[in-house]
Amino acid sequence: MPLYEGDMTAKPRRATYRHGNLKSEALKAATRLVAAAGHEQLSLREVAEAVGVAHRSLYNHFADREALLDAVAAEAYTRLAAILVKAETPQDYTAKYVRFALANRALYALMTSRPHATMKHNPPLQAAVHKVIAQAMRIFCQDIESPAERRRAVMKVYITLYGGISLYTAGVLDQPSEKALIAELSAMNAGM
Amino acid sequence: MPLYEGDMTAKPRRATYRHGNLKSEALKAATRLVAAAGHEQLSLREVAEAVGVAHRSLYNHFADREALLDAVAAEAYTRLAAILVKAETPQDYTAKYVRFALANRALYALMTSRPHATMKHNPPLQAAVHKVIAQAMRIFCQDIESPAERRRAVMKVYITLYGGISLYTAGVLDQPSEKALIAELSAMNAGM
DNA sequence: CCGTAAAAGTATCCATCGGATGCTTTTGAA
DNA sequence: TTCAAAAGCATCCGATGGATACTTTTACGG
Repeated sequence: MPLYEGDMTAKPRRATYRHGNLKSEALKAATRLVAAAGHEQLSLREVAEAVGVAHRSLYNHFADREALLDAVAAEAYTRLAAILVKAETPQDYTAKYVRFALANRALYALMTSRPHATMKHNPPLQAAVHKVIAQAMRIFCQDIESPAERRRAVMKVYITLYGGISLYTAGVLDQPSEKALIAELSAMNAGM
Repeated sequence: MPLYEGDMTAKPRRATYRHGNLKSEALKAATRLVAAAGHEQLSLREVAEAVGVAHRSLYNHFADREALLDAVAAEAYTRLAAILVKAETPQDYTAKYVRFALANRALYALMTSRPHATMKHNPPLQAAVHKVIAQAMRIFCQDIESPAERRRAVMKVYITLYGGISLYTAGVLDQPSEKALIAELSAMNAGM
């Protein structure tokens, strides 16, 4: 009672007691650290230190390191989906998708690194991914009826998007501009 | 002199004394372990144990863990190139490339995970990669003169190959057969 | 020949990591 | 008001990559 009385009303409702909101703050810190150094390098201990907590405390909110990374990825997918909702044309979708991936390379690498098998057991992550796919369906498959055919078309889009972004960020492509990459991938996706 | 006199003639020339050929045997063991559990899981200690040596001895032949993985990747690229030399048509190249990648998924993941920046400082690896690219040039760019245009065409091929294989092995594609994947990627590469 | 420097291998130590156990403190609700 | 569960903490563990310092073996130039 004596603690945390000050401006509690500022936040809708504090979910935790001592730290304020360890879960969401740890997520923010993890996202920042992943963006800075890549998800392979992320350690639970540096996340804990960043939010001023014992490293073992994170296990109260995340089952293990993978679960934390899954949560970071899910949040990122949700943000990407929010961007793609505003896309109008295939070119627009491609541009927004590529720009997000290149502006958040380490995060995009994390997102695409989540094993597909784990998604089936992680509803929040699966839902976030689905939101992104749904937007691709809306944009690229307007005149396709067969669900199987729609899915096939979307997958062809992702093959070029993922392949192109991967080769670009790997430095394999001879340094075209971001704009040139978008144009190239748009053209490849225009055929189908 | 008293040691290793038996059938030394069997091998061209023994490079090392005590273990026989630690470097090449460590490479073989590492390749096997990567294929079994993925390169992220590989530890120097299990490689050392597999060849019956102190883990620190590996540092006499490889600068660090990354150097060992680079060597494994280089050897795999060389094997892939040897297969691709026999390809005759774009469809044939695509089929051979995809079959190798799917038959050696963990190894292929390792090969494509080597940072492009490190290749510039690793001549053997770079040379092995170049052999693979050279075969793609031969097959896909027969009637293209401009070097820049040739490279661009090859990169478009790799965008679909890498993207398609990645999504396939990730389980994102709805379980098409290997044959169906080859057909799909061949069709996507046929346009250009 | 031979003796010495370098190559190859070993033992041991270290910091860091993910994770497990067990404990204390705070909370919220019966 | 009590009490069980949630949240946090201190501590321990095994495994890992890597560093230092040592011994053994080889090969080569006098």
